[in-house]
Amino acid sequence: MKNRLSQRQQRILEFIQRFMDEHQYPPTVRDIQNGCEVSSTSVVDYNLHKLQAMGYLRREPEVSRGIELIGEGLKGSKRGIQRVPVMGSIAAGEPLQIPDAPSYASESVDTVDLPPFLTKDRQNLFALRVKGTSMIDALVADGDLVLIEPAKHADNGEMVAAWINSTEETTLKRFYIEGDMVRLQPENATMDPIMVPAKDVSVRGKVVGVVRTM
Amino acid sequence: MKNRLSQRQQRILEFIQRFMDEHQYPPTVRDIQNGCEVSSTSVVDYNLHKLQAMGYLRREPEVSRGIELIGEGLKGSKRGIQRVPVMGSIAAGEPLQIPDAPSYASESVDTVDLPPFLTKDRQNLFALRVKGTSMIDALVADGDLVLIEPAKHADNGEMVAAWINSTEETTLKRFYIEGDMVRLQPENATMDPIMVPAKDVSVRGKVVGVVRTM
DNA sequence: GTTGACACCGTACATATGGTCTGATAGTCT
DNA sequence: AGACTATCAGACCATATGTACGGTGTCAAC
Repeated sequence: MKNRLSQRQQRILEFIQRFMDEHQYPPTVRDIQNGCEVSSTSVVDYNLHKLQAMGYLRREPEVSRGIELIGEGLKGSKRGIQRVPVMGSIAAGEPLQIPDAPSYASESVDTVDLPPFLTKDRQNLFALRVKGTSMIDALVADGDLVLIEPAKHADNGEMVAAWINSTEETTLKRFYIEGDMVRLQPENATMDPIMVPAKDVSVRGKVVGVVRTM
Repeated sequence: MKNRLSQRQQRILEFIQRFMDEHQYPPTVRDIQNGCEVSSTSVVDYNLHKLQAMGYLRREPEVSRGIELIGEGLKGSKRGIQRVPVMGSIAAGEPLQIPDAPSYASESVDTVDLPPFLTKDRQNLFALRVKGTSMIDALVADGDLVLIEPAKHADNGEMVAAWINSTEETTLKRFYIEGDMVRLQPENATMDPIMVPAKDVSVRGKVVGVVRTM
């Protein structure tokens, strides 16, 4: 099988991508025919088969507009977006619920859509809005959105969202085990670390990304 | 007009969203009919008209699968993603090309997909990978991705990507006009500001977002 | 030259699919 | 009950759309 795209195939592929960005459904064979100045639907069909064989797209037979871009063909298209819930604010003293199932069909929760380069296949991610400046030296500002991967345990030095029993709050700190105590280290020169018994603190998740808008 | 969704309408809407996440094309009237256990296509059509009137979706008449989710109906679906090119690195001395038209159909350029809460309708955005620590005190770290909105001018204190003629490089700094000189202020205590004649510096764009992955 | 692969063209056809018409059902208000 | 409205059911039609089939021109191999 040839591996190179002919000029026409290239053009068809780009047209499909463009079309799907404009509308939100794929083009028909005839849409492609017009859009790419092809004289016949059969030519489109012919090339679509080629593209399918080369793994650029998938077609559902007998289904109108049954074109799905996959693999390379998906480059230039919008895919892999993951929706994560914004579970509230952190370091603001509010109790924090961790989602088990993605049950945010309930419209009550805010969500953000994140591209794959941020989520990297990680599952069950959630996000928190940072309140306060406790992590300012770790380059996390007030108002930033931190992306968190749920985790029960953390290694020393990792930035975690941790639940503290005694104060009943969740905070964003660096995590260090010291004997049977845990040191939660803010990254702010003006703040002191918090020392708590290991059994009174539970790690909720690790920070895997930061997003700031201005 | 009623504002509440009937149970059936709710179900249809959710079905469309689910369907579009699984495939990447919208369902037909008959798909919906089966998927929602409706006995007739006319009922689906009827409710789709309702949903359209209520602003949950848009339909292209006579077009198979011509359903586009909009507004509220788009909640729970994955839309509004904008693709921006990563134009290289900044503060690394490389010359930097600013894209005019979105001509990144050429596969050569890296791109990232960004959700609307980051792009906020701004057009022609591009992104740069930060090299170096010159903006560390502004909470921008080495390796961060900065989102930039093209601009010719900037106000004092804004964080900009600026082209400096004499050294032929683009850097990320805070921008201050001082007489007919421009001060490009790094946000790093160990670095000194750069003073350049106003005519030798041109603003390329303003920083509107920062993204970091770990 | 003949063959055959390849890309293309034009057309015809079956069916997938959106839209509409007529009537039925159930609830609501007077 | 009677009038009215919202919703649903089933049938039907027109067209939108995927796909098959026969044919053309080109180019390299034999």
